[in-house]
Amino acid sequence: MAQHGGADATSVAGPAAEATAMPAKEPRTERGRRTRRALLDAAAAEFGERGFHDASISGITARAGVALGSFYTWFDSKEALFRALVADMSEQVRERVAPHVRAAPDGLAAERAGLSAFLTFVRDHKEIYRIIDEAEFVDPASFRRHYAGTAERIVARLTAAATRGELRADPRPDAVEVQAWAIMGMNVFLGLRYGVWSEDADLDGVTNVAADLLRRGLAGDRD
Amino acid sequence: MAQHGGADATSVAGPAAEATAMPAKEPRTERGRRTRRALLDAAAAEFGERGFHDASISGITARAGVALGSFYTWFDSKEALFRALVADMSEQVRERVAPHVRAAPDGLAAERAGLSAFLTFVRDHKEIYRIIDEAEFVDPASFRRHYAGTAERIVARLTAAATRGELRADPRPDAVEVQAWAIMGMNVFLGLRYGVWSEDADLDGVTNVAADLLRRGLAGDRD
Amino acid sequence: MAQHGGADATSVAGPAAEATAMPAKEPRTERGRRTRRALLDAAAAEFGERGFHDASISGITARAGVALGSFYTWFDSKEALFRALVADMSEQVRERVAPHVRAAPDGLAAERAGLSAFLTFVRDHKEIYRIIDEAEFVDPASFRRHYAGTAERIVARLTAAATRGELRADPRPDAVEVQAWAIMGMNVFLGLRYGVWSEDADLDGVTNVAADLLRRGLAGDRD
Amino acid sequence: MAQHGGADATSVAGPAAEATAMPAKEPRTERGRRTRRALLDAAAAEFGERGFHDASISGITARAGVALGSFYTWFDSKEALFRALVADMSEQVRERVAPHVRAAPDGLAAERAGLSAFLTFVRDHKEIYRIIDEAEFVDPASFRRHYAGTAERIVARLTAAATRGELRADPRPDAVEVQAWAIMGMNVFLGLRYGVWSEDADLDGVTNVAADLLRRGLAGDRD
DNA sequence: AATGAATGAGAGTTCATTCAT
DNA sequence: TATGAATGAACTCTCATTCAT
Repeated sequence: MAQHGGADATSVAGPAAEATAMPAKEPRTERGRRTRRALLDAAAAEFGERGFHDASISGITARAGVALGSFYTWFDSKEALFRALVADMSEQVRERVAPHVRAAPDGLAAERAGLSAFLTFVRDHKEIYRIIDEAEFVDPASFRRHYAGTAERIVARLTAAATRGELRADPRPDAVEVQAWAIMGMNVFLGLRYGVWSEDADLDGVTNVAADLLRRGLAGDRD
Repeated sequence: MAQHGGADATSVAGPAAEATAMPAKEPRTERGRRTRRALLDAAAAEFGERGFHDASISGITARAGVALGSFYTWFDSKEALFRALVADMSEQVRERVAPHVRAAPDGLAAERAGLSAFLTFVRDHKEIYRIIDEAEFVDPASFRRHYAGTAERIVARLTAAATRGELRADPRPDAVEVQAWAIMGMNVFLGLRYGVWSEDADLDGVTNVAADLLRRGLAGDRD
Repeated sequence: MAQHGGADATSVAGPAAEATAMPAKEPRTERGRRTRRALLDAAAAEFGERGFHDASISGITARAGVALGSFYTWFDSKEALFRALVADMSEQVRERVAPHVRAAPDGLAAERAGLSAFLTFVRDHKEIYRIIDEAEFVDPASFRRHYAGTAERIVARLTAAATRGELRADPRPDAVEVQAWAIMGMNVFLGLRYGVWSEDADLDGVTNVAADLLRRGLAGDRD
Repeated sequence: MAQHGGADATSVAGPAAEATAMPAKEPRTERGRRTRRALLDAAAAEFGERGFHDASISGITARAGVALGSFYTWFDSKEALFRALVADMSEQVRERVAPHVRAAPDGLAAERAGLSAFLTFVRDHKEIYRIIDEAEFVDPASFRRHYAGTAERIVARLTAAATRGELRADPRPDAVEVQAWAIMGMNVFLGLRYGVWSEDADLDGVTNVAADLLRRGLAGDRD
């Protein structure tokens, strides 16, 4: 059953986190809402294609079809926009991956499903990968928020699965957190290599090999 | 025994790759050699502290104790310097990790030793981690060169270990490459989390948990 | 009568040529139009006094009374401004000379009037002479455009005058073009010597001697 | 007979003029002489191809095959080199043209021969044209020296020819000087148009048309 | 005489942000 | 709210010239 997906409950606050970083500038009219959204979408394209530093506000407003000055009606600065965007994309990844994880029959299957969904998502949205990862150098807090949050969810899943007896329980302190970061790193790098770099990798094959690695390691059960 | 360290033979071309990117500007006198080295060291500090875009040429020359114009005696541009630096650091990481890997008694121990050496190195040289990773956004070719090269070496090690019967041989195409990228991602993220982010993590503990994960997976041998 | 002034009809495309070189940056407000014009005028003074290379953007914006950055709101580069300026001045010369030429009773009188108007104009606007001629080294295409256009107009005049029987028709191919370039060179050098170099030359006397040369050559009709 | 070529005697002082501008730095060894000559030749090529401002000392020394620092052993500055070069080329033009002028049977033939020789020379040495003309903007004194000197020689020729009764004598003051500048301008522009711009113009045809213009004007003797 | 490194003033250009309409 | 012009600090890069060897 899928009740262990409840782990995601620990990382709610999508809008809350955003609120922390972005005090006001909430659209009050429909027109405003449209302009703000257009800027966000244009920024995703511009940042994805050119990176944060080579992207320019004027490039973003041009893509969005609004005047340069209008940008500051909706965002305080280039950094603030970036921050909002990372929160937005972080949320998107989570939303796409969560249902597959939740639907998995057990702990191992959940990690497998998570990787699979992630690889597919990355391939379809390469710019998201780029933006979130560039946050490490542009706005470390955003970067940290995203990966710490993701790790937390994995920790919750592993803990629950161990409780259910599906995984061996490693008694060492922080063992589960280490495992979570290992899994996350594995996922991210496989996403980079097979989702972003190559256009036509066999994502199922990749998922199978990785899931096998997680299940029994490199040595185990040589059958 | 440690003869499987020969795997490192797959990563030749260090200087060749550098030659491709930097055609000339070789120092012809001892004084020139010193100046060039001073700039490289100053750049490592400046890029490490401030990141590529916030770093400035004048900051680098000031640290190096040379005039602004002297920079261009040795490097064609800020990007060219960055490229040279990444090659330099990539080489440094490899050189620090390789001996530990080579000295390991078997395949699993080699990966364990690799992670351990990497974590220690990252903690002592946080700026190197930062520089190599920022290359993804500043000079993707350098970034790729570094990680593709590293993955190749892991592939060679795993293949050799499987041949020696120390690891199960996964017959699926590209299975070893997928495993290599998984291991590399795991290492990098653990380096970020426990080497860069926290000042006082128990690196041995981290290494043990990760090595265990590699050996028998999350489920295996629940004893 | 003056109907042969229609020759000037051959030199349309003034704005067209400008459009080719300057795609956008058209002012959309009155304020913009004023700023752009101020920059053009300041540039004429600065380039005229110091020459293209010794002139500086900051010198130009200072003269124009606008901020340095505003320059780039209206021009893409120093070269682009120069190009626009040459087109502007080329047009000015043409506009000052054309009416006199048009008003002349016959072909020879037209060339005489052209030279006379040109000499006067050059004396009053030495900087224009300087700017157009420096184009040979700064933006050869502009230089060519100006002199090729001027030559074309002279060709048209000579051809029309010959048709009217006022001048002998030289049957050799390209004869009229050669004559046009000869006349133009004569005019330009007399402009340099007596319009730019000396402050108080007798321009009418110069015109008379030159007109005489054109009418009957160095030898002809020794009366 | 050709005795009127003696006019050139008025403008000797080739080395004298050079001496005025360039105080010392005379080579005292054979090696020095070779180096200085190599720099002068390299400069002709570099200035001719790129123009004064885009040319660089390092480009010149590279072409000459000497070290950057050696430049200042032989020339005080970039301007000083340019000055020396213009004097050099001015002299070369004169030397190539003079014999043809001297050999001409009469005054009109002399001007014809002068133009003819000039056109041929310009076609073969486009860079010389460029360098001398750029002097107007780089070192006006050199430019003036060259053209004033050339005009003086033409004046002398015309005066002598008039004295011999080959040309009509224009009694107006400065008439001969005006004619000389007109002829010079004509020559220079025909050189630009047919010697520099077009690769394959019929130089003899051009010379014929121009000579005819000088002999009888645009109107004269319509037979 | 020659070499190659060092110097630093100075230039053009970019662009996030502000402002008047 | 939206617009487009204005601002100016900051930056990278060039290159004539000087200097130590």
